[in-house]
Amino acid sequence: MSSAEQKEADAPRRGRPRQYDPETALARATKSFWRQGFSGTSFDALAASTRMSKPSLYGAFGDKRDWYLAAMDRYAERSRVEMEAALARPVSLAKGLQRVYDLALASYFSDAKTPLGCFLIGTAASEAARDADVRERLGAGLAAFNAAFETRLRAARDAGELTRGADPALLAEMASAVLFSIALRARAGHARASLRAFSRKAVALLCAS
Amino acid sequence: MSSAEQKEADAPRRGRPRQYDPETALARATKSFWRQGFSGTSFDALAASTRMSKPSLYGAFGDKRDWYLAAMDRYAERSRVEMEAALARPVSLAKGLQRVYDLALASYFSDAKTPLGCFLIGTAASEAARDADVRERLGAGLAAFNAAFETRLRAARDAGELTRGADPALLAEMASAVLFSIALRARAGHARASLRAFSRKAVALLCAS
DNA sequence: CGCGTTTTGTACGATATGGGACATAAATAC
DNA sequence: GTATTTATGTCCCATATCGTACAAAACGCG
Repeated sequence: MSSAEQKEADAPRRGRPRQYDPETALARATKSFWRQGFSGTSFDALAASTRMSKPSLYGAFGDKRDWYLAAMDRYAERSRVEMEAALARPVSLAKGLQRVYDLALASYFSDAKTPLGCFLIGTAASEAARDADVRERLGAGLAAFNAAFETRLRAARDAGELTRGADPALLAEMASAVLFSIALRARAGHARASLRAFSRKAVALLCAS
Repeated sequence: MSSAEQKEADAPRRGRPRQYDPETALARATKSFWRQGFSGTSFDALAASTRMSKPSLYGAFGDKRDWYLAAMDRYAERSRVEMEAALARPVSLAKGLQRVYDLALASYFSDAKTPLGCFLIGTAASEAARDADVRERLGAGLAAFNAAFETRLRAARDAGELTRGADPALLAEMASAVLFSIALRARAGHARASLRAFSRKAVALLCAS
């Protein structure tokens, strides 16, 4: 590995050092987009939430759309990693699925004021129709969630956790559908307790195959 | 019924007659919102798509938000009616469910340019977080879809189309989840054929109980 | 036909928005 | 120290956006 590959180590760059941390700035921007959507979040609002000036915003990730795409990438990647960790064996299939749904619920209801649901589903869907890049990222994100389910379900079938005739691809799509439904209904104002109850019954149904 | 209750009959009102038809105007406005979302649709764009002047827009349904809420109501009501008709007996449960999903797919891919998915899921979700009226309407709309499924599933169990131990409430939530997943993934760019294939396998799974 | 009533078209105004120009500040390289 | 490089803060602009004021137009009524 060449010394140029050091990532986190602050290779002391020339010029005035930046006063913001890109990661926390992106996290704050994500929260703004999450609450108000892409079109509903002004560039000034972004500057306020990140506590950065507009020129700094441009220097960091680019214009408003660039920030949004970066927020999508960050959210999708973190969610995927979190999902795979929750599903990882030797935890049983049922327990793993329930952990995914519980983590999702914790995230969807993490805002004190209003349930926000899933960032991708709640905010990217409306932009997807007119922005091909958003559409691609949204499609890829949903597909990644599904792939995580399918990988685990395939392993479950091979390990005998499911019957030999179970269809991992179909079950994965059903598990994804349950996740998407919970994400959507959370943002639509449905009670957390009823969503949690649904997830429990759905897990039982999925694992009965 | 008093003579004041005549609805469609054009009781010749005083003053200059309006040049637009509220129903078609609302349909056109819905299409604009569907493509670009609420925040992404300007009031001028609404005037262009409806071919009405802004003062006429205000006179018809009110401001932009009022138009959007009216569009939501119209869409939810029409969808609910369409769903119930598709599920109505004596058509079998499996056939009824498949009809619902096929009608949904036809609607979601009705736009020539880009797949738009479900109007409620695709556009209302992003506004739901900051607008309580939108959130309530979205939640009620999703619940109405679920209720249509549940009513039919309950009848199916009582008629012996499902096993005696089947749980209509859970199956309805699963059927809803499948619908929502298709709506979302259509807008996310997933291929219509794969969504259709998913719906077929999901129907078989749901009816196997 | 005038009269009130309602709709329509044009034009306008206050504000918000996305984006950038510019000079200044803070670091490194020489 | 001086030059160079990079980030910051303030100010500004062109445009878009929402909403409205106003007068002209098109109808029923007496």
